[in-house]
Amino acid sequence: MGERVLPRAERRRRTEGRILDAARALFAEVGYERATIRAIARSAEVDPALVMQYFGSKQELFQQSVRVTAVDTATGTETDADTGTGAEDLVERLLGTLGAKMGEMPQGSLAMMRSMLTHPEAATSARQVLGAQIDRLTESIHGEDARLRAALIMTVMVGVTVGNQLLELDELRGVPPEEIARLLRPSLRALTGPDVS
Amino acid sequence: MGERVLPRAERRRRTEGRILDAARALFAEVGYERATIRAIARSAEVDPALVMQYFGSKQELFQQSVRVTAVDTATGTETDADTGTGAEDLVERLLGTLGAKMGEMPQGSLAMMRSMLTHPEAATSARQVLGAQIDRLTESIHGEDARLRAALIMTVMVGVTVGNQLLELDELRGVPPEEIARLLRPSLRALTGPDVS
DNA sequence: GTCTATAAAGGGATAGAC
DNA sequence: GTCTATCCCTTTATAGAC
Repeated sequence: MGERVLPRAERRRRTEGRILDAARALFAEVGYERATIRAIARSAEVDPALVMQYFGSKQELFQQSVRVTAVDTATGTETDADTGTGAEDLVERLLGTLGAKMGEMPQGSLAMMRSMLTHPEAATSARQVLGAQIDRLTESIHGEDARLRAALIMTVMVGVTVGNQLLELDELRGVPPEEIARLLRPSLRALTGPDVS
Repeated sequence: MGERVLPRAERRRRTEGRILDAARALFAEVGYERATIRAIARSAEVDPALVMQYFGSKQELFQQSVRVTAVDTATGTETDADTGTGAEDLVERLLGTLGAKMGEMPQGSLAMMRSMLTHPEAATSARQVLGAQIDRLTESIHGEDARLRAALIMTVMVGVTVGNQLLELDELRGVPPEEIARLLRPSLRALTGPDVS
């Protein structure tokens, strides 16, 4: 038992990863209620009991599935470095994430959004993520209704993502992300107000 | 049996109405999956079996609950008369429905929207209603991307309604509808493009 | 016509065999 | 540690009593 191709810890880690991937995909596709442990296990090619053994409950599995995404949604794209914090910069970053979203938005985010209207935990998570984004935006918007404007900007983003990724409106299918970003930019700029940087 | 306070047909009609009201309210609150026939019957103070007797299935009950709303959502507010069809007029009408939504948006619409991400039938219904609205808007928008712009306008409206009515974001709670309309107007105008009427 | 009783199905969770 | 078998609950839907 000295040398082993896959140490048990490593093997377990990979199995967990497969389960989480399958869970994210199914949660994102049909939402919390309709995604069953059995179906997730089948998709991950493991035994349903194993899923329970690893994650304890369906609710726990769901939280694990969307957790990682919560943070990287909050940071926008993958680059949360020291880019500018001006309103224009933030708008561009949001439009950028939209671009990323079109192709392959992180499935954890989609899983959370898919269930946010019908699953209380998902709603709480969505409010937290959006709240964090609104906080950021508020700081970079000057003027009277900064926080309200920031909130409206995020609701616009939610609306476009819902229409595009979740409702899959025909009118938005196959439209290049840059095109949507181009049309949306003036609308978001109007909400940030005059940028006095 | 000549004269009766409530003819049986009338009594049945009222009972059906009570059931539909209760169904709309519960569907709007918790979505299709979590709204059970039992809970709806309890709320309407009737026997669960009666609900099945009247509507045949849960799916049928849901469709009946959201049907009426589908049309009056399509017409905007209650006034679908011969008001103008210019882009500006339509934007104002949309902003007006937003105002109405804040206070008491038709519960049938909320029921449909609550479930549109997780219930296939609700999704289909939502796409139809939004598609009809997009058609209207497209006619009044001139220029290259008329249909795409119209679709984005509707997604913005969806986003605001979701954030406000369904997700109930703190930042939007208690904000007067006119205020939201005022801040949103320039964004929507930006999407309609220059109005050459 | 209205309700009681129950059927039928599905899913989350668990105990124990291997 | 992994899987088999099963428990137990909830829900929709139906059949038949009153």
